Amino acid sequence: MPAPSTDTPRRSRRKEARPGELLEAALALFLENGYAATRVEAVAARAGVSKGTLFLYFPSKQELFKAVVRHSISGCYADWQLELDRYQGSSAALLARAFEVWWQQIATTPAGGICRLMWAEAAVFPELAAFYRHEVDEPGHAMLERILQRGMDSGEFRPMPLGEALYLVLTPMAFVMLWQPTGTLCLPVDHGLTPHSYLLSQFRNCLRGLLREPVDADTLPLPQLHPMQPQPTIQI
Amino acid sequence: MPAPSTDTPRRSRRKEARPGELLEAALALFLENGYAATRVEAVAARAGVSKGTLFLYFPSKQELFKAVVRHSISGCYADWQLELDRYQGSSAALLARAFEVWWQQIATTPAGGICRLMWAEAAVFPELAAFYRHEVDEPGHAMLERILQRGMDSGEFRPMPLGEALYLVLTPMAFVMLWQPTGTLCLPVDHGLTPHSYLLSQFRNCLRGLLREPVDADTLPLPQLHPMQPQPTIQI
DNA sequence: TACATTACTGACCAATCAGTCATTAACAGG
DNA sequence: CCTGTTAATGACTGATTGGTCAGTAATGTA
Repeated sequence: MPAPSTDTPRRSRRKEARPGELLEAALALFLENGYAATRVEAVAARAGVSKGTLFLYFPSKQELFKAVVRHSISGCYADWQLELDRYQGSSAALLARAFEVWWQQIATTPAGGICRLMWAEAAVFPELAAFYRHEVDEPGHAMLERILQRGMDSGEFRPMPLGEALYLVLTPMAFVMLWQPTGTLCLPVDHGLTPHSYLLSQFRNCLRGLLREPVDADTLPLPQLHPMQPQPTIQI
Repeated sequence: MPAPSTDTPRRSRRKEARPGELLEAALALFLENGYAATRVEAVAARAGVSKGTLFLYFPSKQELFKAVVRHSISGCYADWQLELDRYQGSSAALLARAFEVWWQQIATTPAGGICRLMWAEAAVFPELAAFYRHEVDEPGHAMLERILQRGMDSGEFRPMPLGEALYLVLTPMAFVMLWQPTGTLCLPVDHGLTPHSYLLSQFRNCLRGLLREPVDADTLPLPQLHPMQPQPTIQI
């Protein structure tokens, strides 16, 4: 008894669409399960193709992972840089704006998940870690340093080593991104802290360290952190 | 041709010594390679026994891992708590002392490595992550909170939500411990920062956020961070 | 409709590795 | 020296999974 042939064909040829669909599926599964625990067959299944097809488009699981990283971070920085260059307000407000953009573009999107993933897998893929550092970390750091330098040049920020200032603002960012995944490992909920309240408190304290003149709390510029979109949580 | 029998016997029976030796070997290999990449056979070999012997003492690889975590963190907190209770100086100085002890007892020892490992593997072992949180994080946080409460009660620190203050000091600690493993992922050397200079700068900024009265930089108490002992680095 | 092209499939292969167990030998007690 | 107990061994198993490839069917062209 042959299957009805008037149905949708069980096999379709869509060469152009496959890579994107595979990348999307891989991103979702890597974020859910981590790299090692994600089976290429599951990625293929989620993209609606067979395992063989996946290896038609990506030569290995590692290359698939690298492609996912490239795909999900490309073109994040261009607009940001533009906005930074033409900003007119104070450096403190600009820094607040940087937090906002980072929050919206990175921390609450799959890009943030990639960040976490990289951290966990960096030990196993030193080559990929180097790629990531070059492609993501370095441009990001450079952008923050320009903001900090701008503030020091104008006298709004106190003079201090640039690296020191950079890590003053970088530390809470990294902490939040690393915290989100495991949910409860390092920032237990019972302290009443949320990513929002945590970040705002840390940002206030950053500014206290950066500003030359002490300012009372009410007049500090604070980033507007929109509520996060629901993120896939890790479930094994 | 039988082997010379007057040599050291190729097999020895040392029931008492085995578990400790296996745990030590496992700790070293887990820190070097991570959990997934460490083969139980390698652990056994490093401890000088066969794989079968390992499973004689630990029922599974997971249980071995859990035993390693238990083994390397037990009894770290007792002395610390005692010293905290009888401390006479200012709360700022006590906090500096806490940083010192943490640096010496955790950050620069295998216990710090366990911390990193937990972070990376937490997603894969939610049950173990909960155990770790209960056994390590919670007592540690409680201790820091007592210091912070002491400072607020005496009026030395400004009043603020305890959780907020806690994470002010916790954030750089977590950052440093997570940074050490991969070496270059998140704190590139070319900024001229070392774990020392980073921690000192962060600690200064913490105090700026905590202290009620502004103090000039020279009179701030700072932790004495002894140079790290060389640590096994991750090499895959 | 016949044929050529090629995207796609899934059974198969080979390597890895946690965990087992029948066998071996170290040691103690008589 | 003999013998029973049991710590220790390592060859073996079974399950998993990244990667392959000979074959299949969808599509375009004449």
